[in-house]
Amino acid sequence: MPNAQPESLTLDRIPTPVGEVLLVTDDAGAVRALDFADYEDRMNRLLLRHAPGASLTVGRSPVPVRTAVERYFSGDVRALEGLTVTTGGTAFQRSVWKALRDIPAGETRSYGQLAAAIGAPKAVRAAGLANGQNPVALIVPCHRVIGANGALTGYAGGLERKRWLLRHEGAGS
Amino acid sequence: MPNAQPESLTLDRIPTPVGEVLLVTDDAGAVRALDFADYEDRMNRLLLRHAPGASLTVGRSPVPVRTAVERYFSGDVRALEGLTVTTGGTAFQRSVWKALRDIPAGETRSYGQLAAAIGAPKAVRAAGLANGQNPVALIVPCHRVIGANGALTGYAGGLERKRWLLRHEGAGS
DNA sequence: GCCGCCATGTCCGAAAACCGCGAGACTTCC
DNA sequence: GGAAGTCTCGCGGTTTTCGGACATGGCGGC
Repeated sequence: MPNAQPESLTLDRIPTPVGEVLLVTDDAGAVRALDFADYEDRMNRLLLRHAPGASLTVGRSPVPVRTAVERYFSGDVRALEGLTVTTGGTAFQRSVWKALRDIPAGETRSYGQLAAAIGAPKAVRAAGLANGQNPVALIVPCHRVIGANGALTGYAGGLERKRWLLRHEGAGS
Repeated sequence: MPNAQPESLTLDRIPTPVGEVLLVTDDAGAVRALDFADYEDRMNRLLLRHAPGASLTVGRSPVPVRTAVERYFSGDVRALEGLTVTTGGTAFQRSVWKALRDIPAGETRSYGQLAAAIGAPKAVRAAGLANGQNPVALIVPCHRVIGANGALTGYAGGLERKRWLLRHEGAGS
């Protein structure tokens, strides 16, 4: 795999009310990954899959990105909407993640609605799976998807955090 | 697979007595692939595997490389020895390809001897397979490997060419 | 001599398992 | 009756696993 330029990514850490957050950005200023510190292994695995051969170096994320995250936790729950994210993944996964960004803060969708939104109303379960493999938590708001009956059903960062985030955004849980 | 820098390769074509030859080089002047024009599909597949995301642009190979190939076909059968090649592949494959370059023009080895040369005397068949997956024909002289009983047994460019090349190099068939 | 068997690394296709679901049938318990 | 819980099954993309095929050659048996 002699890929000449290994592509260097920057890893930053940001304290939040729900624990430390890991933030990975590339040279173009796009977010490549975001996860909670206690799931660092998982994040590294996803990164390895989507950006093979990339090198992580600890450093400071671009200011606009950092402050957006901080503002989100300070109460400006729409602060993340303008950020650009770059992901790998299959066409299906990307369409799911794209659809996620259309869910406004404070609202939720069921997995079925999510599947319908991408034009595959029957791929409910697959949508759930893709949802769980989202490498960029928070910014791609996978936490806004819940069961058809209102149950939270699952979250890569732990259900506690999912509950906290939804409440923080003012979702009528 | 958002690998920022796609890495651009150059594809050239050179006429030879055994048909047109495709020659792929990188910006560093190293040979990345060499194959016969009628097996272009195969070459592209190998390239895709070993250099994912690389972009091929038609152009002129560096002069030293081009002339080396031309001189080889003009009779200077050792003209290719000095060229540098860059390949992907597994450790095993690379060790096989490296060993191939130690076989002088005009000589041949059996698959068993090849396997022994890389320290895996029992991996005879595996060595044969690796041999067949060599992305850089001619320069990495996979055509100099024949059956223990002298049979040519196989060549990615067709047995006819293998026979021609060995005779051209003066191997005592 | 001919036949069959085995070792060895890698790729490829097929098949199966896995799930952050959801609808519908059934049961339970007021 | 009916609300709420439980069970079963089908859905569809992705990942993992598995089994073959191969540019061979040495050995044992007949």
